Formats: sequence, structure tokens, C-alpha cells
Amino acid sequence: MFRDIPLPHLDISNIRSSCASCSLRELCLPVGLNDQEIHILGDVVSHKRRISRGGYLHRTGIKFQSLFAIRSGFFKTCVLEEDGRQQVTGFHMTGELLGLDAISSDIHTCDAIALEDSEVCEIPFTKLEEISLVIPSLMRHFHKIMSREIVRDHGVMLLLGSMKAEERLATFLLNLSRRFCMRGYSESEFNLRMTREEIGSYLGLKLETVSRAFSKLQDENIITVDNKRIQINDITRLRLKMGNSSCVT
Amino acid sequence: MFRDIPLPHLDISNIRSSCASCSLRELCLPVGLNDQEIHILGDVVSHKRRISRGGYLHRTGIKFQSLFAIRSGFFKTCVLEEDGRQQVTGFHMTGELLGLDAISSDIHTCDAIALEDSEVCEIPFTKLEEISLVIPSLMRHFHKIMSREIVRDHGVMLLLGSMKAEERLATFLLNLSRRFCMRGYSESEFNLRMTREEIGSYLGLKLETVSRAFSKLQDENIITVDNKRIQINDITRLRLKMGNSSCVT
DNA sequence: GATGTTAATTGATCTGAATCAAACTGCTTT
DNA sequence: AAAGCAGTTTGATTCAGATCAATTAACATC
Repeated sequence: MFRDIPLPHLDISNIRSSCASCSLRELCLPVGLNDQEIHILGDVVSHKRRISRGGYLHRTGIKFQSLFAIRSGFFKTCVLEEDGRQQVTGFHMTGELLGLDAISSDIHTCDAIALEDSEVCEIPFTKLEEISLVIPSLMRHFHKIMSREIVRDHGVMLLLGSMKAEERLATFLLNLSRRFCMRGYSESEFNLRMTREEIGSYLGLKLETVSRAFSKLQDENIITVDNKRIQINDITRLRLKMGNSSCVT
Repeated sequence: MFRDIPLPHLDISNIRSSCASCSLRELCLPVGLNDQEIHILGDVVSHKRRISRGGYLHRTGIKFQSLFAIRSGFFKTCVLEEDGRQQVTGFHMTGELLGLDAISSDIHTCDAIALEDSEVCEIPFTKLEEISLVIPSLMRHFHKIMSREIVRDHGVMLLLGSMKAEERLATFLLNLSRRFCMRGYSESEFNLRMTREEIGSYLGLKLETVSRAFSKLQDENIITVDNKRIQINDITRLRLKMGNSSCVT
């Protein structure tokens, strides 16, 4: 579905120092490492995997071996309830790290499903821990990444616990906007990779409510909605809709 | 308020090997360490702090220096919204680690407030990272703790996103019950340290709704409520109320 | 023990979102 | 191009929980 819409490929490598080893600079992990350290890390994360749209990166219950750094594409993570319905716990894009939840018990606690054709780097976790011992700055950075995930989750808790439908959607759109922007895409115009139902699941709303909230924001000329294509016309007013400014990092 | 109710002091030290250094075994951190490693760790976490009921362990916005391991007592963590209301992000008891959210930005992102007179061990984080490099099992365990926090947050997200009031309260009570039980207290009878409003904030409900949910569970003879004193009469039926079994680790 | 204060319960009413239902759009398949 | 299907929008109705309000209970202070 999105294959016809050519999106610029994110490449941070040319705004930092160039690096031979597998474009490692594009990952979230190597921040602040020198070239030698990057090289050590490169030996660990060299294994790449392609996941096509709808495919599973990992499933709940399987043994945890590796973290996955998203090189390109888009994922959702979700937990499956007994009755078959699924609750989406997050949407993840290029540069983000998947699998952090599985460290605690060595078992994956959620499914990770590609919402578009994607590419990940597999990072064997025991190896990552081993080289953390010789590259302290890598360890520190890894701790920050885990901590950031906790902060992000607290933001979502705040959203789910105290915001109403429209505020939730505004927060969600602004969060996507910022993340697209950070990756070099437009902050005011983007394609949603997920369905209304998946958005609803993530935001604690039913799909009809999500749809109505979209329509409402469009009626107020704050955004323009064309199916999955979203255009933010007035980001200031969208921020006002959010209410609590501090949510969802 | 709770000072008149003598609670047995948790002491894991006698069910593991005994240890001289500041009862360190009581903490969550030293799992699986040998005595020498415990000693190294002991030098780092020696500094203790007392926080009396209502006192702040840390505040949003202040610089992050240390994690805090709760030695005794009970805390809530909460984020303050602009309008002055506060959203509770968690309740924390003996053995748990506070401050993990602050690692990402070196700034505390929430307040931690004692709900009863409490005692914590201060753990300077840079020192913890340093000795992690020489005690790999400590590093591994620390990663598991952070990951467990992420899993816990996902459980809360599930609760907030898809459960109704009664299910939320049942889940909350069972979670408390299990945590008290793990610490050697009764799993069927305990005192709530927090108000209905704080419970409501945590569960995404208003205090009246929390109160009604308590009353409903009492009417069904599943629990007995006497203000803050809770007795679980039928834990099986309480579990059934929860619905989704996999939530809130 | 009286008094002010905070917390909890319970009832009545209102409302935002869920649910039920129907129509429509855009893709995919043949 | 037609048919089928998944996803989306929109309307009508229902309901769980919020809000408003009053009462009671627990606790702290003098």
C-alpha cells in the first residue's frame, strides 16, 4: 500500500562522521562512540533481517535472544488477550529498539508485527552485555534508552488515565509528527501505517471514536484527513487540544 | 496513622546466607552476587535516608544523581500536571528501586512521595555503573530490573486501555496482595497506604468510582472493606473479576 | 471532649464514549 | 469491469463512569 509512495530514506551517516561498518551510525545505539568502538559493536549487530508487511519480528512466549534495532519500516507491539483481541502497546519506527521488555524474564512478553516492509538489525543481547563491559559509554547509552522507554510508558499511562478522546488523538498525532520530523520527514504531512482500530487499541478507544475524533479535528480545520494521509494544518491549535503538555515523549 | 499497627519487618537475610554489610541482602539489587561482590556494592549503597510520611524522596525537575532502594515504607510516584492535579504513576514498596525514569535525561521526571515513614538506600548511579563493569552479574540483574519496570508499565497500559472500573480495582488489589505476600505479609489482609483518590488517579478513575467498586466487591462478599483495611475473602472470585489474567506483573 | 479538617460513602443526574447498525470507500482478486 | 473484502465514516441508542451534592466517618489539634 505504501510502496507507491516513495519516502526519503533516512541517513544520518552523512551528518555525522562516515562509517564503513554496515551504516551502524543510523542506529540509535552508537551515539557518542568512537570509530574503534563502533567497529566492535558492528561485529555484534551485523546480522540483518527483513520482515515483510504483516510479518512477525517476534511473538509472545518465545525465548528472548536478541534486541532488534529498526533500520527501516514500521512496527506495532501488542499483547494478545485470552479472548483473541489484541492491545497495542506501541508503534515503533526507524532507529528504535525492540525487545527491551523481554530482558526481564528471557521470554518475549509481546508480539512485534511489521506494519510495512521493514528491516531490522539483530543484536544478540548477551553479546551486547559483554561489549558493554569494555565500552562503558555504550552501557550508559543503553541505560538511557531503557529509561527513556519507561518515561515514554509513563506518558502513555498519563494519556490513558486522564485524557479524553480528542486529547488522546491530538497527543498521538503530535507524537508521530515529532518522530517523523526527527527522521527527516515532514512534520505536517504523513501517512499513518496503522488502522483506526490499532490506533484505538493503543489509545484505549474504539475505532469509531477514533474516526469521530479525526473528523472533529478536520471540521475545526486543525488537520486534513484523507484516509491514512494526515495533514496538520494548525499545529499550535493541535497542541492546545492536547491539554497536558508534558505527555508522551 | 499506621504506626499503631505493628507490621512484621521484612528480613530476607535469614533465608539467604547472612551478610554483614548493612543488610544489603534485603535489597533487590544483590541477587546472585557472592559475598565479595556484595561487599563492593555495599560501599556504594551505604548512605541511608529517612523520609517521613508526606515527605519527598525526589521532585520532578531536580537533577538525577542516585537511584533509591526502598528499605522500608511505601511510596507513590506521580507527575504533576499544569493545573495542579497529580497523576499517580506507581506505588512502591520495600525492595523496589526508584528513579529509573530519571536515567534517560539526568532529570527526575516525577515526584516520589512517602505514604508512610520510610527508609531508603541511596545508590549513586555513576558509581553503580562503574561497579557494574566489574560485577557483570550486577549489570545483568540491573538490566532485568529496568526491563521488569517496562513490562509492569505495559501491564498498567493494558489495564488503563481496556479494563472497566471493577476489573481495574480487582487487578490492583491482587497486585498489592501478591507483593505483600512476597514480602512475608498476609496476602489476604492488608492496609492500604493510599487514599481512594490516589488509587483512582493510578487506575484512571475518580475517587467516587473507586469507592463504589470497593462497595460492590464487598456486597458480593469477595472482599471486606473497613476504610483502609482490606480483607480478601475469596481470592478466586477476585481473580475472575480481573478478566485478563496476564496484566500488571 | 469539642472542633475543624480530610477522607469516604452514597445518591441523583449528566455526559462522553461504547455499542449497534448501516452505508461508503478503496484495495485486491479474478 | 465486477465482485469481494477490509477499513472507514456516520448516525442512533445505550451505558459506565464522571460530576454534583449531601452525609457520615476518621483523624488531628487545641
